[in-house]
Amino acid sequence: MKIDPKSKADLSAQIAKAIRDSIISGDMDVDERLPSESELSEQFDVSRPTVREALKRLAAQNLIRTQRGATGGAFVRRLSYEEAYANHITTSTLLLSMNAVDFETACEARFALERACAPLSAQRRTPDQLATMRAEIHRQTQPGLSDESFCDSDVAFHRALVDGADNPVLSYQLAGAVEAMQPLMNMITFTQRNRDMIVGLHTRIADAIETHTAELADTALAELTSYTLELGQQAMAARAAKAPD
Amino acid sequence: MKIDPKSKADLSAQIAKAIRDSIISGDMDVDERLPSESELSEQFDVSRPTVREALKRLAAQNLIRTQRGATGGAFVRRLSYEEAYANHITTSTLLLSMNAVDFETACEARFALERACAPLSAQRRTPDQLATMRAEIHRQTQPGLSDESFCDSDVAFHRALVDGADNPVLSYQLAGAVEAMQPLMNMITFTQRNRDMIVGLHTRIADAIETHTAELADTALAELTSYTLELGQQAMAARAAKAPD
DNA sequence: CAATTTTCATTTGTCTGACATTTATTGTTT
DNA sequence: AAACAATAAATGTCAGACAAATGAAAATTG
Repeated sequence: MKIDPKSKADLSAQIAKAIRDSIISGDMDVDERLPSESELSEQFDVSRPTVREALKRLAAQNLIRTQRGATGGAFVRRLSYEEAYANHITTSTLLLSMNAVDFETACEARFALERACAPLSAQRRTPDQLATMRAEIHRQTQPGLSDESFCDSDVAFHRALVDGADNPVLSYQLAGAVEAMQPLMNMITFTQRNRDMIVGLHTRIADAIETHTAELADTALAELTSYTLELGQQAMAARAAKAPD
Repeated sequence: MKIDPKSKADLSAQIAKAIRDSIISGDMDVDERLPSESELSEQFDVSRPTVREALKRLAAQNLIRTQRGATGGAFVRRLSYEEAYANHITTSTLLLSMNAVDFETACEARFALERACAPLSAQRRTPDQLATMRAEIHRQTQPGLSDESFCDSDVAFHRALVDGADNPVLSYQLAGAVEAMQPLMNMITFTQRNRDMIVGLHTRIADAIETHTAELADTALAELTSYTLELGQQAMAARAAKAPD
């Protein structure tokens, strides 16, 4: 592990990269202990604060954890599914908002991916997941439900659908598309008629998932896609009319 | 922006969280300048090294960039698609390898998602993307190609397919599944017969994409799914026989 | 001898203060 | 007016210190 003195990057960034590479390459095993901060500062020939900055960078990426005390130190961390999942959603959301992805694009991606899950979900869904879907549908019919809560419930419904596929890789990738769309969905105002329509489609999806008929789920999802797209375009149009740039 | 003195977490972690929240919430705009390190250390009532550790955490997450000099400082950074994309792949790969996702699960997810893209790609692919697919197919027929290069080309082919859908959100989410599978694919030894079979299926996919016939692309992808699964299971079996645990 | 307590060494967490480096601005000189 | 030099502000780096946590070894005690 050596660093390039010619590089103009920060020392802490270079050191972080060197250590990161040796973790990612599999050179270091999970729970293996890194040299202590003092040892690292000797090895890289920098001061301890610089080493610490490098380690904090790695900690921010969940690549290491640190522990105080005699047998403490920095340890290679097993990347937990839950953390990666949460991070993925944050990043996806940021990416959508900062780069101004339009509603159509996000919506299209979301439903395309969900339709990929539906057949698997129809095969494998547990009674539990089905019950969750039913419960969320019921929640969506509650009078006086705010638009935001309606959206929350919508996401919960679709997450149950996706999780029904019983494939963590799918759930992970889908989460980025489904959850990241929530801010965009929140710009829609749902009338009672809109909600009835959506609840109807959700019910058809749940029915199809219950009876293991992938085709019905797919057609209902297709209809939901175009309906959501429609609602989104209306919302965008209303927004544009109100605040023209 | 205040921090909780009761929390037992590191100060730098708390401070990073506080700043991160105000960036993610949209409280701060892109390219807006954060207070200087000295100002932050006063605001949070900690020392400058502690503030710096917090800032390095944020820098590691690509949330800020720093600039030296008189008008320098830390600025909120626009999360670039390319960076997020690269990070997403790294994380997905790590997640797969560290959490030992089995070949079947990863493979199923990958092809389910690709099949979701195929109809869109059949509609929208550019001549360029089609040419890329053809070129990669040609590369896959080259004699003497290493297994690793074959896998590389395979990924490039499928990336072109996915990009053909012309939906960055899809491309982003797909990348996590397609590229992260490469280490698993690399464990397969491809015989000439295997390669012929795969090239044949790739050709059928490219033909379908060229003639805008989504159905044919779907059936070819379905066949490729089961064939890949088969190859994977063989490879895993061979591996298990050689090095029994 | 066994169990408990104390001491101790190690390691991360934090602070203070300093100097180096970069860079836009301001002032000076030609 | 243009070129150059001084200045100030900000990040980058360093050195050294102390605090706090923590496991292990040593000492004490029943």
